[in-house]
Amino acid sequence: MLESHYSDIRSLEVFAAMDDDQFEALMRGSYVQNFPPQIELISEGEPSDFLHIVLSGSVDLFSSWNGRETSMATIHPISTFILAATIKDAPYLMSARTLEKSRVVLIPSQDVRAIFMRDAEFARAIVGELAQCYRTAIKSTKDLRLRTSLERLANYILRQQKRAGGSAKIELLTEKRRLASYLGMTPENLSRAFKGLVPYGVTVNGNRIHITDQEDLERFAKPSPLIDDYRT
Amino acid sequence: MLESHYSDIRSLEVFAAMDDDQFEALMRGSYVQNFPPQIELISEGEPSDFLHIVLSGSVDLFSSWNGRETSMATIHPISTFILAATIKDAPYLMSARTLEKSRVVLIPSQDVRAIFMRDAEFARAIVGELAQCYRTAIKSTKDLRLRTSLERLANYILRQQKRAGGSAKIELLTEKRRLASYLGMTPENLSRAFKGLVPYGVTVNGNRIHITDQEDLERFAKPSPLIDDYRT
DNA sequence: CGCAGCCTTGACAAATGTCAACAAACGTGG
DNA sequence: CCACGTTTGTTGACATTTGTCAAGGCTGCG
Repeated sequence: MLESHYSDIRSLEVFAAMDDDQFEALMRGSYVQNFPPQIELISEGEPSDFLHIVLSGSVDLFSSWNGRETSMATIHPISTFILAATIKDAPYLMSARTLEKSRVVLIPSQDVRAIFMRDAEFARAIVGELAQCYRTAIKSTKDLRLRTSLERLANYILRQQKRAGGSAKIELLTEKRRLASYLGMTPENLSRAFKGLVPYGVTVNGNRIHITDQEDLERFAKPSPLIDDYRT
Repeated sequence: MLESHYSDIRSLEVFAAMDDDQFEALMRGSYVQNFPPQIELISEGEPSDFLHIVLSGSVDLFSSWNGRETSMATIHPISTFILAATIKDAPYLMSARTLEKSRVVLIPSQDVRAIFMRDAEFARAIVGELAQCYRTAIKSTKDLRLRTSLERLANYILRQQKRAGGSAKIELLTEKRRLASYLGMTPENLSRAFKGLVPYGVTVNGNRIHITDQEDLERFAKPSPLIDDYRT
């Protein structure tokens, strides 16, 4: 692959501390590809042949069962996904598809596992990454189990606001139908949920959200660091 | 702590490959305690001072928010819990309480982190453990998002049956109210769900479950290795 | 025995999903 | 740039699922 991406990838936490030679070896065996939107990169159940890294664009992780489908997460640059499957040499538990035109690095899982066995710093970095993934998954489970869809939406809005710098006006960067799926509801239900938040100081116009009463919204949403914080 | 537990703990995947000296050091700094039932061992939000290992009995991991509470998992001997928090030196995301009289090892998190930094084999073993935890969490999320409570119960029964060796008659080893919480529903709803499974070949009496029509139940439950398998 | 806790049941309410219709936004080809 | 068709979002009516409340039965234990 092209040298030009090296530094971007290298600066990822997972690769930052590892040995130079090992990193070079990983990169030499990898591919970079450009994908148009809506391309299914991997399908759940398949063997995990490659560790993926999104360089640009974005990728949706989703799962299906019995004709139903749900969006599990959205991956933004620059980060890896399906690390756990790669390490365990186990089948993917989620499918992935590009949401927009995206540039993706594919590193053969075999290589990752080989270097994982050789390079202790890499192994330690992977621990950090997996622990983070695990904790994120637990938070997401708590969100689902402990909150109604209206509460999930309210907290989602607060999280996005925080991400965007705290302004009272924010933009939805995702399609509403996908947001609905991510929040575990139907598009129709999401439409009504937005209306249901009006009494708590939220108005929506297209993908522009206006928080007219921050305190009211927070009083209703009751955000918790143990569910909503990206860090911790 | 007493030598007698060493071998049990040592045989855990996380500790199996690590250096003898390191293992000794870990054990020297640790405590073993007996707890009566219903004791809260840790509370979510607290700093993670100890890595815990259940030697006997069982422990419930649960979470609360806004007056609601949900059971997230049950830990059986012999296994660790809250490893991710220990490694990240981050607050617990879940609380834990004994379900019965239980014997628990407490290893100071500092020690675990120190040895994690020193012993590469330990670090690699932790990767395996965390990847497993992560994948289990993903499966649980899929179960919640993609299935109705009736479907979750049906698949739970099939999983328990498999665990118990495949017999058509199995025992519920947990209180129904806790099972309900684990499955993400109310006790009342669980009662009705059991009745709702009668047409699919399941009858319940107390904590004895009888699968009268295996095929019918499986046709309804549609178990999937990507959600229901313990391994993979 | 009598209390306490769990489980069950029924009646009802709230949350969420489904279906159908329509409006709005978007993209494509002329 | 417009016309067209496709997709997405919204809305209403309704069905299903799930939760809530209250009552009563069952069980285990002092």
